[in-house]
Amino acid sequence: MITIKEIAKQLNMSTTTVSNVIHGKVSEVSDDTREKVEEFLRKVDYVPNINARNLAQNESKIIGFALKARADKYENLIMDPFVSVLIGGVEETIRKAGYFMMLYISSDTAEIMRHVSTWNVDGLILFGMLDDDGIRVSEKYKKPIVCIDTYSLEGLKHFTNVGLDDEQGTYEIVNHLIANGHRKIAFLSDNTKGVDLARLTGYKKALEDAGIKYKESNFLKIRPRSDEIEESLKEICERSKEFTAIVCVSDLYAVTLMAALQDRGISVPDDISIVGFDDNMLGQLHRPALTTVHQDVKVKGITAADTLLKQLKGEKTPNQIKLPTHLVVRDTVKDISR
Amino acid sequence: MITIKEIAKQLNMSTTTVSNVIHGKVSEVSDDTREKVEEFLRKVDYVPNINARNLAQNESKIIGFALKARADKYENLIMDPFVSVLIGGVEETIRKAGYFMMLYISSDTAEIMRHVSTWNVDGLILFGMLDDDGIRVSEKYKKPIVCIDTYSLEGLKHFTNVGLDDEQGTYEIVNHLIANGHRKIAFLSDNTKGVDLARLTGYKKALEDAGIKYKESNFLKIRPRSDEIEESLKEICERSKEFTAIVCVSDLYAVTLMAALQDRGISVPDDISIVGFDDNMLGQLHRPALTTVHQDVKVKGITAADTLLKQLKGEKTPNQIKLPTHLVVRDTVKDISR
DNA sequence: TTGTACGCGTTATCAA
DNA sequence: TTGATAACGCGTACAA
Repeated sequence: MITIKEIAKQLNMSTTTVSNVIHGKVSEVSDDTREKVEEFLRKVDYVPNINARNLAQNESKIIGFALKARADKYENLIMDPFVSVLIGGVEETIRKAGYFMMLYISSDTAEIMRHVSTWNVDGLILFGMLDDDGIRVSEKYKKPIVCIDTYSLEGLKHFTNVGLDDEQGTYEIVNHLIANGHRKIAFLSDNTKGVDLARLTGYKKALEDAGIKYKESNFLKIRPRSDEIEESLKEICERSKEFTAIVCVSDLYAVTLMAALQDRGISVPDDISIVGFDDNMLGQLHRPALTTVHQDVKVKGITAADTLLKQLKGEKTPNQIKLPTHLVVRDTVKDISR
Repeated sequence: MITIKEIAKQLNMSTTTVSNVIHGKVSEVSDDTREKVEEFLRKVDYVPNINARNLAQNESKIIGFALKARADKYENLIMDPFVSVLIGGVEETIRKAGYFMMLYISSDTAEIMRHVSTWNVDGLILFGMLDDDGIRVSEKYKKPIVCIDTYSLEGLKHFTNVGLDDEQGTYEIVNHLIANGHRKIAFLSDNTKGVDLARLTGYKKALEDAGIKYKESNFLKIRPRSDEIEESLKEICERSKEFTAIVCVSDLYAVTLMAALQDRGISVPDDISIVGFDDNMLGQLHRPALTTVHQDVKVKGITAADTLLKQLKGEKTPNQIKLPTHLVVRDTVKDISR
């Protein structure tokens, strides 16, 4: 692991000169010495010591990516293709910009904050934060923050959010169900906060606009903990005959539910129609293929990282970015209008 | 961002004393001053500057996790639940041990090496390296390395490998097919190196032990690039009538293939039996549920990280760890023996 | 028990 | 065009 100092010594010049060549400050150096240094550098393949560089410049070239997992959903989080695609998009963008990604998964906001300030990462991408979590982090941590899928009006004063028009997404797909003659439509989710709330709101709005009354009993709550999910699915399947269609808050749940239904001899879409949200491989590979709301998760990751990089360069960015969704009609909705 | 120097100044003592308290070197400090410092530390919640610490100690507390993706499989890699579960296992273990994970995905070994030596990470976990890739990295990089799923006898002199008894896995599942009366059994994969080769070998061995001759034409090659996969699947589906069963090298391919078959009116398992390898959510959620070889990917990640951590502590570890597999019989194999 | 002073590898300032 | 030298924040050997 050769250092600048050592190179300077062997070449009989000062560290300044070597450093200047390394950083392409050509104007400061004569062609002659420049070539000499460059040749030497190639020979020994010098790698800068990032710690020293960061210490001197008071920056880290690290972007932190913290995923907060609800304790009861950790397993689900990490298995969901959504997450890996998101990581992929973020990582690729960060890497190509010459930054590095430090990944951190935790269900404890305090732990995430400690991690972040230990490494003084240059910027932060947050996923899975609920409302004020993001604010708490941003109050403590004074550098750029981009959140993904966080719903918080108050938060937008503190950080940029990259999200989706979730409400519009479910609004459209519920309208699609209604257009196919459905009126007894349930909504399945494991909570009613953040993204899930927005999707629920879109669902309610579509019902309302069609003159269908929303009842509490339309909400099917699934419990994701691995020791509860079977029981939970059983209850939901038993109640499925109350409805002609179920809107699932994610493709993961939609496919999970379809498997459970099929195991009980309930056929999709003949006995009941199912739709999801995300359009990931789970729904694409399922047969019948899942009718769902498409979102481009990779683009979401790229957008979040890009936005952060812009902020690091001092560019101004909007504090709210909503990516579009669109309906993908496949085979899990039956037309019962005639 | 308060520094030790500043704290010392405000407390009217030396940086050494403050530093000693921080590091719990109690014997060096009087109870009195210790308490004074500790109280002050809590008040200002001091966070050490990692760059300075690393520079001084020549360590980083970072463990690098580099995933190498074949250029034509990048998309597949990042979508495969296998990868996210692996990341989850590694991350959790690293975090709980007080280390940090720097994640790096690339299809270029040279780029990975540059990354690794720039950050002088304390240890390295490598996934997706083919044979001598790992050796090349280890020659350059003198700290502990743990590879995941790398097949290389030569490599084991240089690093620890955490893998699977892949050969045994396919051996068992092919025997299961044979026991169910199958003799015309194809093997589907996109390459014949590393893990895929081992699984292919187990498949061949099972055929051989049953007195079935292996022919080149039994190998179904799938091309994973998104612009080729459809064409590729079409060819495979057309050839499917030559066989009564297809052994897929992964659950991902098994489920992909089943969707393609079903789209062409070919029914699993009635017209053809399909088995996979991995036992991930894709196969579990599919109906009919996939008969496959189980491996515990999270444990794989945990084991890899644990092994590396042990090496960092100077403990001796075996240079080859093979995790067990077992057969999971579900619904995609038809008994045609009678 | 406490403090001084130096080294870690780099960048940046300023003088030669 | 080049070279000393300080500074970044921390850890530590050694002196007081």
